[in-house]
Amino acid sequence: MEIPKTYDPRSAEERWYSHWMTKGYFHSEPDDREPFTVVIPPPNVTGVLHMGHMLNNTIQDVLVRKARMEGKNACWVPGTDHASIATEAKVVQKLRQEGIKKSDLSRDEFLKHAFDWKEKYGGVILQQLKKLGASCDWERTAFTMDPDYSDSVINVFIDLYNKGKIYRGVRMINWDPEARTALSDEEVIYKEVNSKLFHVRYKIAGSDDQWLTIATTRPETILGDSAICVHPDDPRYKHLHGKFAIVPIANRTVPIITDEYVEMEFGTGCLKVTPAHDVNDYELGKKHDLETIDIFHDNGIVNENGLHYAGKDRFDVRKEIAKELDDKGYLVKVEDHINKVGFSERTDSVIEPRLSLQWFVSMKELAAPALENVMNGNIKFHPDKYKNTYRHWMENVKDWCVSRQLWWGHRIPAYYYGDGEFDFVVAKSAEEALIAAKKKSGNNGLTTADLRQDEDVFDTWFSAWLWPISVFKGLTEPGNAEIKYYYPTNDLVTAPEIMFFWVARMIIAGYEYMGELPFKNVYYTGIVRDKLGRKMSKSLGNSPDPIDLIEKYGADGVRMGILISSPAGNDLPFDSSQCEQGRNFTNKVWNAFRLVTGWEVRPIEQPKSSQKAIEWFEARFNQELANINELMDKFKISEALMAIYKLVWDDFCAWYLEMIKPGYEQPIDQATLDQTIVFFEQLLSLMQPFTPFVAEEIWHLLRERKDGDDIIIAPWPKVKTVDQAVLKQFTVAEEVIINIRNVRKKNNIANKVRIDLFVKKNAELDTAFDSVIVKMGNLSQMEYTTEKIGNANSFLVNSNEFFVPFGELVDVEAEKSKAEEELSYVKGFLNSVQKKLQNEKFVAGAPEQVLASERKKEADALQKIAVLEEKLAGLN
RNA sequence: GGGGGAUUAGCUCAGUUGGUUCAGAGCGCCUGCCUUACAAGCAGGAUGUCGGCGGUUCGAAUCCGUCAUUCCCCA
Repeated sequence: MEIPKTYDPRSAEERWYSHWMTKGYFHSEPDDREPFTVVIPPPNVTGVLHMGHMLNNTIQDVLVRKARMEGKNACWVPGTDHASIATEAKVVQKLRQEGIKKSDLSRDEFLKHAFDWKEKYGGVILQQLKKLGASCDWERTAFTMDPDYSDSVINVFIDLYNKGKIYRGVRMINWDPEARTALSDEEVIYKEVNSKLFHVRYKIAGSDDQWLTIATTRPETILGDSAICVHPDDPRYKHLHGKFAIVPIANRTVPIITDEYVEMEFGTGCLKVTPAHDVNDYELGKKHDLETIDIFHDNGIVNENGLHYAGKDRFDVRKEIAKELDDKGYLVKVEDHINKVGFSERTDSVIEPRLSLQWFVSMKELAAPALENVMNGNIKFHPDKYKNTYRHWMENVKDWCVSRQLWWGHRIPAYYYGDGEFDFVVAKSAEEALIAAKKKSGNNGLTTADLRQDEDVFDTWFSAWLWPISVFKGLTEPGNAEIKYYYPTNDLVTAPEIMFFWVARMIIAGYEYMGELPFKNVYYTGIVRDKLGRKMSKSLGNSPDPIDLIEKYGADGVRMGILISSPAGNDLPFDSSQCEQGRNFTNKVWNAFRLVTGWEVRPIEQPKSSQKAIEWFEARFNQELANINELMDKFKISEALMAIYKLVWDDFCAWYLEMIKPGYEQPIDQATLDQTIVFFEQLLSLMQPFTPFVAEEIWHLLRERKDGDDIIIAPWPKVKTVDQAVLKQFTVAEEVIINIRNVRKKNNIANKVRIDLFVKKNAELDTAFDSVIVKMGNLSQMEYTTEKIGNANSFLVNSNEFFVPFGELVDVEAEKSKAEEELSYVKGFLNSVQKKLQNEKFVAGAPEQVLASERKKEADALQKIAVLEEKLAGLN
């Protein structure tokens, strides 16, 4: 049977994924094994796979697959998030294309469209994850709007309300005038934009011609001014303290107040205060008890407070009012100015700070255990530098505005029965609400028809924060077998961008509702960037389609490509050449398999060199295995992968297989082949979490397997004692072999030409690997001598001289300069060592161990110098 | 404006508690090879003021200060 020269991932990937599914390897049920639980960061239900998901989910899959091999009961729960704003925006857009306006639909009609959309496009992303090889327990696929999940969300809100953690309040919020919804701070993107700074003068009340000049980027908000503020220490304005100014156009008289908040250097040092339309002004307004004048409707159109501008758009008004100010002599000057403006993450329209009645969760107390348990290490962050960022945020945590003016999501279970500020109740259903409302109002005549449920839904994160609990029904069926078994989960893999949106809040919910941490480790991935360092995004169009990449390089290749250079928390500058490297690796392994499987076994004696090779690889494998385990424990996943890559490619393929490889058309002995296959299997085991498909494929081709003998559930190798002596011996042999290759190269001696090697032993030299040297160097003989060999290329390993005689072709000058170069290096080295040893302070201060090592270095160097000098003398 | 990182080879990154001439890996690059597993390969090779300056120390990529550059978060 002819085995193809290159590995073809396609058929193997489909075949093995469906095999794993059929066997139920991904499915988990509680049993007596140790659980290993990971919950997926649920992607948006209508999303498609992008490179960020690839990175994130590959890492999770590696962790889960390794845990499975370690004999743990691995459970990776997949699912999707309803993503209220993003999904609603998509549905609105789609309806608009069909000529349907959201405002023409009832809530129920709109939700029907939304669910249709979800049915059609929802879960595409989960199908794509299967192509990547994600070993999720698909039977557990969850959705944040599943009936049971929704119950948890509503229950939690009611519970928090009953605990007094929920309040309804007027707050300055980020208003998206296009989507007509409040946004959380995190949904606002600040961008630098070129704008104008308008200098406008206000007349001092009671004066004839006394003015003060303010600078503003938003002259239209003049109509909402309720004060002028200056710095109390600003000498320019001391005479105005306690006076009043007249707002241009509006002709209102407002106080001139002082506050240290004002930056004297900025603009004119005079600040107009518009509490209704600026966060900082709002704070000032509260502090100084100022009037709040709202001049906008919720869509950004000026309202009746805007006098003759009522009914006009905010940006038009800005231009028109600037003109009116100018015409009336109020506009002093206009400067170009760069300032930061908030934009809506979803609609990209300019955010309008706005006072609005919203629902809030009071966070301070809830956050306390979440802060403590990260800082004390109960929950570990990888890399742990994120603890600082986390602490800073949690110590200054702000109350959480959880209401959104949308329909797609969990509707807020608040019912109003009157027009008063507190004429509402919070309840699970209209029926329960009615009972509560009767009680609260004292009006027993109320009927359900008198109740109006709040129109708003919850912030998406108000459901996502329950994810690790609610996927196991921990809130609706408290104490059930699954939540007891799987919670707390083990590792969470996510992006640092959502540390506050999500991670922090899951931790809060964990302590509040389970009394325990939701996960033990948080691994923060970096941001996937393109070659130019730009974040990969759909809008930039710089993100490759992951599915195309998988088609091109194979899932294993892509998995490797994405992991090979992505240390935790560092950005991943992605380049498809990395996938090429991954694909090349799978092909390398494939060819190693081709080699091993092509040998014919005969009852021949095992060569000494093969014996030594096996001894060495055994030691080498275990040495690296210990290293890999350590790296994995520290979540240094890309380093672990690199170690495996080198172990397979360099140690196994380039060294081991070459050492045991029989000559052309020569047979191999049984013992060597058997051991080689065992080594191969162990390597495949290490590869399995990273490149599961090629590992499974070769696993089954290497030998006949019984049903169920699959590498996905094979045990992770155990570390055995490492024979350090063998490793040390091999290092010497390796150096000799590399030197021989150099001699061949310099003299153009073909590899197939056999050569002689003479060794003059000047120092300790282990001969254990001589048979390997003979084989790898393709030597006709290796002979020990006490004499120098003339007319030969020579090199030095640990002060021992090696000679490769080769006719008359030896370049004496080259040999000389090589020896001189080496001599001068060793002398320099000796010098530095002796300088240290002569330094009394060093001898007094350095620990004994360091001293001993310095003395040994000195002795070695002295011996080497003697050999080199003798050699040079011989050449002259 | 406030807070937190980062700066080591052309690129992406390692570098434990200061101690081998310690400056490393992968990729890329250069040279030579289609050597019967693999050219998606083999063999060999080069590359650095460890961002600058100052300090502590017998000794600093590592500790301290400062400046510069840069990224992130918050306002």
